[in-house]
Order: sequence, then C-alpha cells, then structure tokens
Amino acid sequence: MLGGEGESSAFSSTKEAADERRKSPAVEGDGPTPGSRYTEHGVGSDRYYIPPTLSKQSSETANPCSFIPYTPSGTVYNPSGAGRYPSSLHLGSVLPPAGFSPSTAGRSHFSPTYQLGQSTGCLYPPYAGSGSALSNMTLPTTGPGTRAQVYLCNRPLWVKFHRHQTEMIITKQGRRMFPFLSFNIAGLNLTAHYNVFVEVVLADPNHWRFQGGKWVTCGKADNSSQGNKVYIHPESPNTGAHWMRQEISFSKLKLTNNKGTSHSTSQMIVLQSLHKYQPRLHIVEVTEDGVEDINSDIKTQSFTFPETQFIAVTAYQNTDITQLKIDHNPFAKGFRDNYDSMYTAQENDRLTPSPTESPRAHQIVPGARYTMQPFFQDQFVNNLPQNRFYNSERAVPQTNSLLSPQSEDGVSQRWFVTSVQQGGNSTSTSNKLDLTPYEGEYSSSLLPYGIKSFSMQPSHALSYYPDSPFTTMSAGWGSRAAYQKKVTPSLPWSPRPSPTTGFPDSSEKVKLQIEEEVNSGGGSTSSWTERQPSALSLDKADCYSMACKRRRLSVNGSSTEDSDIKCEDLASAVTNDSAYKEASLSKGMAAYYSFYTNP
DNA sequence: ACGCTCGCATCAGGTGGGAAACGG
DNA sequence: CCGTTTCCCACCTGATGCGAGCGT
Repeated sequence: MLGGEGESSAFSSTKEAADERRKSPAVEGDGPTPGSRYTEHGVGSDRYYIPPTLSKQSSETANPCSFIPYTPSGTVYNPSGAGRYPSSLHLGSVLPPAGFSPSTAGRSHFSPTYQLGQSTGCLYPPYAGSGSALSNMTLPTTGPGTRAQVYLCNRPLWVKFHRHQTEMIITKQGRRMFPFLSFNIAGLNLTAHYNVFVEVVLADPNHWRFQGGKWVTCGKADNSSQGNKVYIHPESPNTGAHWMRQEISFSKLKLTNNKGTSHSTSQMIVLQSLHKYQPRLHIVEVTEDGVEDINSDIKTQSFTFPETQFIAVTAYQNTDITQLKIDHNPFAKGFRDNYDSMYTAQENDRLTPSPTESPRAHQIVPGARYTMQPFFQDQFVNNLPQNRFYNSERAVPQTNSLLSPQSEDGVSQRWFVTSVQQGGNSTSTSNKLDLTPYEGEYSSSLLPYGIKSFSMQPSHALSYYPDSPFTTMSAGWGSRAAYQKKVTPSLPWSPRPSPTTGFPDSSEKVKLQIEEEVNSGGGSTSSWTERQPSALSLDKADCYSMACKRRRLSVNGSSTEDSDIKCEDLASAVTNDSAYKEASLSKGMAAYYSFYTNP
C-alpha cells in the first residue's frame, strides 16, 4: 500500500469492514489493508528513534527493575505532529496519555491521526534532544489490565544477531524476517478487544553501507520512502485473553522493497535497502468490532526492543549474519555444512534441541562433535524439530500458551517490558540496546532461563509436558502460531502470576550474576567459563578453529569475535546446567515478574 | 462398518548462494 | 567500474491428502 491510502480509514473505517474482519480474524489482508490506516504520509521524516546511549545507571542495578537491560527512559522522541504514536517509550514502554490521548489527537474513529509510525517511518530524531516529554512523563495509572507487559520471546536469538548488526533480506516478492518477532503479552484486560500490530520505522537518519567489514553510515536516509510500514496481526482484533493465551508470532510478516506491490500489502512491509529499521509492537484497545474506542484514554501501548533493529539488505553483507541465519533458520538447513554427514535422522533432531534437552545435551552428545556446530547453541534458542514437537502438541491439548510448547524456543527466552522500565529511569536518553546487561545474562544463560515458561506457567500446565517442560520450538522459528490452530485451547486462560509476586532469591541471584558479568568487563565468556569450567569440553581455541573450518570467515575479520560468540553461546548453553536451572526454576523464575512489577 | 492414528507422498513455499543484470 | 538488485537453483520445512493398520 502506498501513501495514497493513508488518509483513508481503511482500518475498519466502516462497520462492514470491521464485521468482516471479525468474521475471519485469521485472514490476512482481507478487505482494505489494515495498514492503510497507518499509511505513511511522508511527513514523518522528522520522527526518529533516538539512539540509546550506553549510559546505564547504576541505580538501575539497584532497582529491582535493573534486570531489565533496557533503560526505561522515554528516550524515543516524538516530534510534534509526528503522529499519534510517539514512538514507543523505549522498550516496553507504554504510551502515556499525552502521546495518544484522543483529546490531544483530536481524532475520531479511524481518524488520520491514528497513523502510528506509519506517517513518519522514523524513530530516530535528527537531533538528539529527546527531551521529550516522554522522558519525564508519568505512566498513566489506569485501571488494571490497561498496561501491558510484553516479552520478546526469542530475545537471545535477537541479541545474537544484534551483536553483528542484524540484516534482513528484502525482496520484491517479500521475505520473511528471521528471526521473526514473537511476543508474549501480559497485563491486558481479558475481555477487552485489541488490535496488535508491528510497525517498522527508520531507526536512524542514515543510509548504511557495508564497507571494510563494517557497517558505516553513508549519507542520509531516504525518508520519503512510501509503502506500508505496518503489519497487523492476522488475528486482530481479538480479546486480551486471546492475546495473552498464546505467543504472538509475526512469522508471516514479510519485508519487501517493492513499493509498487499491490498484493498482500497487509502482509508486507515496504522498506528500503541499506537503511536501519526498528520494529515496534503496538497494542491498541478497540471495540469488539475492531474499532478503536475513543472514549478511553489509555488505548495504545507501544513497545520497542532495540535488539530487533536491523538493516534491510537485498543481499547479505556480513557473513556472520549469513551464518547465523543458516545456523538458526530451519529453511536454510540445506546450507549448513556437513549437514548430511554430521547428523543422522535422530541426531538431526538433536541438532536443534529443545531447551529441555539442552541441559543434558552435553551429556548425551560428544562435546567435540558439537563444538563445530554453532547452532548447537540453539539448544536454548533454536528450534526443536517441529514434527517432533508437533506430535507432542497433538498429543496434549494446548492450554496455556505461556507454557505450551508453542512457545517453542521462545519459551525459554521471554523478555518482557513494561511501563515500569520506563518509569524506573527517566534520566537516560539512551535508546540503544545496552548489551552489557544482556551479555551478562545472555552468556550466563541465567536470565533467559529465568523467565522460562516455568515462571509463567502454572504448575498444571507443566503436567502436560512431564518429560520436558521446555518442549518448545525454536526461538527463532516455528512459532507455535503455526500450530495453534490445531490445538484446542481447552483450558481456560489462566492469567500470569501476579507480577507483584516477587522471588527475592532468584531476583537477587540473577542480579548478582549480572553484576558479575558486568564487572568482568562485559566479557561474558570468561565469566561463565569460570563458573562452568567443567561444562565446557572445548576451549575457545578449539571453538575458533572449528568455527573457521566450518564457515566462511567474515571479511571484517570478526571471525575471532564470531567464534568467541559461538563458543560463548555454546558455553552459555552448556552453562545452563540442570542443577542451576532446577534451582532457579524451583525458586520460581517468576522473579522476573517481580522484577518488572509495576510499582 | 466406522472412526482414529500413523506413515508416506506430494506440493507450496522459504532459504541462501551465485551468476547475471542493472544503474550510478 | 563497482555496488546493488534480480533471478534462478538446489535444498529444506511445513501443510495437506491419501491409504494402511488398528481398535471399537
């Protein structure tokens, strides 16, 4: 869809349209492209995403919310007239009333003001003065259920890519994202209806080029790009219970550079090659008909996860990214070296072990063998062979998506953000992904596991997967969404444990670990290595040589780094020894909840 | 006989690589 | 000329349909 449709209230501008959508919520692209409602007006060039600063308040560490790697500052600046959705309040931010208040926006149903970032397509302000009201804005204190908490299910995988600067292929016919966006949402009103959609906006005002093995800016970004920038989840609109019941996957979202494409616009987001983008999740409360309720102040919530930033390309530039894609994307399995020779049918399954299996993986499989497999790290984030999982799913009724296998990889890696984050730190203007805390948690694998389904899942849910609470699919792939239709949500949705329920032990433990990681100079590798010397059957050198042997070396000479990462990942995977995991789990990884608890 | 489960085959579609084409 | 884009290829996943086998 092009900007021309922008003014049209395609988003259920008519009752008929709304009804139609309601009839077949799962149908994508039916009727007027939903996205049209948020069509780009080409006026958003002044709306950007403020780059995060690396500054990380020490206070954050002290704060229970410190676990949140993101600085909860209202770093995203939304220039006046930038549309109704002031870019997200950083990660997991909740739009303050001021940002989208109907009164301020003066919008009516489907009014043009409801443009999202579409109109702007930019998150990154040309200037750094975010000073926005957002940074100081106080979170709206509305009734319960109005403030959502969002988990980025496959965050570890995203982080892994982010370290090398994620690249996403865009093609004329559209290319799926990998990793794809997958979230778990909490805190919604069970009965209220919501539209959930992803918007992709420019992350910075630059045009990028891969030169000398690195991404460097090369001129200014072209903000005049047209085309759909929003992808509305096909199941929209739907109830809060529905959204919270299952993992919300955007695996079908496609990226294209074909501005003129008229087909499946609702499924395709038009981007420009060599530009950096930042996906954002929007949750908009609507009426049962899918019409936005103008009578409510708090209707829109936006969430931004910096680690999901990516540069759109028509061909991969960084071989590290290519290798990560090949290693993690099931559809690219054919490109994995030694795939045939290294895995038998059975081992093939092990290739992408489920998080559950992972803890024992090193016991079952000769470590040396896996040292060569970067994807082994995926035991925590990668896919569990779907067919395998599928059987399991068919065998048991899916009840609580949170713990259900559908969460796939995501199960073990849920990261959620709530308004608390923002509120917790209003001083930071940084929007950038601060990997420091991530590194720590990631390398240690502590956090990822900490928020595993265990924490979110009621005990009864686990009973469905007695042999493997982590029997989930890949983090990067196979969202259960693909299977959800086959399973019967027989059990009533059970709201997540109250975020207010804290688990001091776990929380403290994690916090300490993070501090440890941070203090170690961000060298997560050494950190965990020391902690888990026995867990690693291979040293860095081995890993490096193996990695080099197996895969192409990146031009940028990041091979070493890459190998380190791979080793680290592998190690991190191994690090998650069952003992620790069990301990953590038993303690209730729900510590995370308390961590992100709303004050 | 009927219904269910399972395995296999088929097809559509997704993947990155590489060569060719395109454009500044 | 060089960087970028497009197209085609082989390989893979996932969904679906069909038939065999089994239990009721």
